[in-house]
Amino acid sequence: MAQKSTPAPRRMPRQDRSRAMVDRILDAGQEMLIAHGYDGASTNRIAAAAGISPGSLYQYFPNKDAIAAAVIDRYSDQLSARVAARVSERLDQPAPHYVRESIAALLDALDVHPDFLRAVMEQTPRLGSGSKLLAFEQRIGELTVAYLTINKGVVRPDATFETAAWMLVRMVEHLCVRYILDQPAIDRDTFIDEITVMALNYLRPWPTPPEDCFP
Amino acid sequence: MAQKSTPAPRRMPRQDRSRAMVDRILDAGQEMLIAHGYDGASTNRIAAAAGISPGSLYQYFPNKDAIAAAVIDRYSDQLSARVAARVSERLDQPAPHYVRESIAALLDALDVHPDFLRAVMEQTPRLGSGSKLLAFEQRIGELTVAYLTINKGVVRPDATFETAAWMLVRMVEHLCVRYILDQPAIDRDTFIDEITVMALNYLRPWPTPPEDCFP
Amino acid sequence: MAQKSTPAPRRMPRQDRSRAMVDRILDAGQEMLIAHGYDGASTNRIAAAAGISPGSLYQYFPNKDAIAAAVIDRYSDQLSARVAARVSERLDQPAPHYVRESIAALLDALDVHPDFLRAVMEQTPRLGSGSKLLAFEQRIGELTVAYLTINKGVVRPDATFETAAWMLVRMVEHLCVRYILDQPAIDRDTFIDEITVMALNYLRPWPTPPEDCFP
Amino acid sequence: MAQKSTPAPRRMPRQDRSRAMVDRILDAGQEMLIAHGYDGASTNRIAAAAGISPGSLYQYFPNKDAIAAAVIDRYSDQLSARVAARVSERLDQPAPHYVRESIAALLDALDVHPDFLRAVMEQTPRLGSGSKLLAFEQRIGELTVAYLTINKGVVRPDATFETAAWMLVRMVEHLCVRYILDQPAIDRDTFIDEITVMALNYLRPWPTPPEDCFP
DNA sequence: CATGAATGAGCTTTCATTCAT
DNA sequence: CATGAATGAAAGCTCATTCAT
Repeated sequence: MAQKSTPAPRRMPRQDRSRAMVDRILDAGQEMLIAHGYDGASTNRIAAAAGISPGSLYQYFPNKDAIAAAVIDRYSDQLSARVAARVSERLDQPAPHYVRESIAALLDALDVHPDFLRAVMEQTPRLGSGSKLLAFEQRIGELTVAYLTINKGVVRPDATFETAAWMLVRMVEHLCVRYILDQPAIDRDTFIDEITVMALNYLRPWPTPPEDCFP
Repeated sequence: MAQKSTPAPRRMPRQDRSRAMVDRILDAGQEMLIAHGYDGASTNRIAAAAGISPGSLYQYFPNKDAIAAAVIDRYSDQLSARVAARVSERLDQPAPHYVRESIAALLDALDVHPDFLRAVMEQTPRLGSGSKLLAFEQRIGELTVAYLTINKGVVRPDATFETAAWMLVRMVEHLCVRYILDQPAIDRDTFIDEITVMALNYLRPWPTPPEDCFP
Repeated sequence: MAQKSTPAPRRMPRQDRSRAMVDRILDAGQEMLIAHGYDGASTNRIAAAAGISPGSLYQYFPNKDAIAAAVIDRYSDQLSARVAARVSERLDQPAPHYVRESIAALLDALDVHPDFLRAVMEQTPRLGSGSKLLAFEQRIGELTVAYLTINKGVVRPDATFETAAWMLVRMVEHLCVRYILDQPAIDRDTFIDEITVMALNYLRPWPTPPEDCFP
Repeated sequence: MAQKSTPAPRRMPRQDRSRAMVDRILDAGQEMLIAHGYDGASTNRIAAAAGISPGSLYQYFPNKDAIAAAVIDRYSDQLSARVAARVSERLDQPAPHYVRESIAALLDALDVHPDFLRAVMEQTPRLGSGSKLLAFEQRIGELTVAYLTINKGVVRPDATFETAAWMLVRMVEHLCVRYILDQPAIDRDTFIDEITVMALNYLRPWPTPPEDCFP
């Protein structure tokens, strides 16, 4: 009856436009980080790569570091999502397969943008400690604790779950990262096998000492 | 005896003077890296901290990156030496003790300058890839291969030594670094125990099937 | 009576709305000038403080300087009004009392917004020379000329009224401003007494030589 | 006997070179302040006007404000010196002549760079309060107190010297400044006469009220 | 060899102003 | 009229590097 009080919906309402702009900036930031490293990724270059003026950057981010942090945060979210997507599909698989799959998922996720991974790991100073990368580690750690708690039957009884999770998460993460960045002469499947073994054996309850066996 | 034209024999011949100068610069560089991070460690600051003029830096190093690289190289050498010193004392110990000791040695060595470790790991871009840190990893890797070869009896037969060494070295190194930088709520001895377990179990041969034991 | 198409008579016709808007902007401008000085009083800040968009400022003022000028003009008008109000009440008082009161009125008027007075005097460049502050001086000057003309009997005969007025006005104004801004260790009443003396004595005729008195 | 330990004096030893450079910068800063006002006197412009690179400015001054402050300080010193030079020549003159001469000296000193005086007074925000301009006022104030103390015989007995000096100094200074900046239609000599009268009459001990004379 | 003043490109960031919506 | 995103020139300042002394 009365006219619509809200104007006709535009193709791009404010919030979407803003989100698109932020994304363009983050894309540009990521590009520049890859191409020039953190120091070389000047705000002017980022603005140019995003096709906007230098001043416009500052309508979306308070300073350069915030851009870099947001780029890394977005990357963390992508990592997180990619890993979660694949892992959640195999929740029903037996434990060792599940572990192997998780590691494979992480490795593949990291391998989507190896050049950016390198830029982040080797060129970018650790900015505000509240990055989502740490949250990612944290979250994986908690999942690991949960996993260990559920499977406590196959874990050696003297292990502290928190400690074990802390070690496992960082071990797996770092080896996967280094595998991609350093490209050692190790076959991909072999590598995944080995890292799976390292993870599983770490907490494996070993049978009573062999010397009992051969007295 | 002393020649007449030269007033007195210099305590420091050219090469030694030069070496001493380089060391002062490296000390200054290390200080500035710790105090201000890579970006904040300007050549002017380094020169001032070394008590020389900015121009003189370039008599000893071609550019800023070379200074940082040299600082890190020297640190790698110190690490290397500290670890080697302690490890070589226990060459005769039984394998598990030896491994544990090596890990403890590394952890202690990294803990000598935790602030510099943080500066290098979190603030300093990876410079020329020829750093001695990689050489350190390389060397430890070779030692590990040797160790595995010697102890091949207690290693699961399907393992490739090179692969295993690559994984072990990076795992141990990274976990030790993160332990120092992140200070997780894990007791130091416990941590060393756990990392030792992870290393040893990784290659531990799954005992011949239990049914062999109880025929 | 009321037309049908317009839902209800607006309380505020166009011109009044506009005037109200201008006042809000001037309030905001004054605030920002006080809080941040001229350079720190950015148009964005003023717009925000006025609760409008940056673009809307330019509906009412052609540029930033015009805002500052208008703020100062309004202040001049307020000063003017405050002084005039008090002075006009005492037009019947004897001359010295009248002068004293005028000075006191000015001092009080300046002391209503000492922080803004400081911002204007110490932080704000002199903008377009047509400011009302000069008009204020001009007007007071004319009043002074009139006053002198009326009281020419007690003024030394060699004085040019225009010159005397020019000097008196600037002297009184500046000393009052400095008194407020610098807060010297002078009692307020004493200060007013002194400035009154300075003004009155300036034009006081040197009495006919004493020897005329005692013949 | 022994060789001179200090090397042969160069045409321009370090300190002199430095002083010359500082002077060039101050000249350039003064020019730019005059030509473009404080806001328009950018560091780049100053550097260009001084014929040096922008970076070189910062070897002599920590920031833009320091340059402006130094320019004003130097000007204050020049003012101070010019006034002092002329005043000290007439120390033996009778009081009223001495006062008149001092005022004339100040007026002439201010009139040497009227454009810069305008730039300072109308365009430049008050920077660090410790400027030499205030010291100049302070110093003149103290001299005035001394003068009044010496001549206390011809000063009305109820005057506080500190208060009187505060008022006199600011009155004289401001009127002279305004005279130069506003160029009122007042003859220079007349102006000096008037200001002298204002100063002298302010403290003049007036004879017993005239009404005693004509009962 | 040592010096340190000088360089100058380039950095991050601001802000008065405009204009499509 | 109001909006506020976008602009882009320009600001203040830094710093790795050079070179005349």
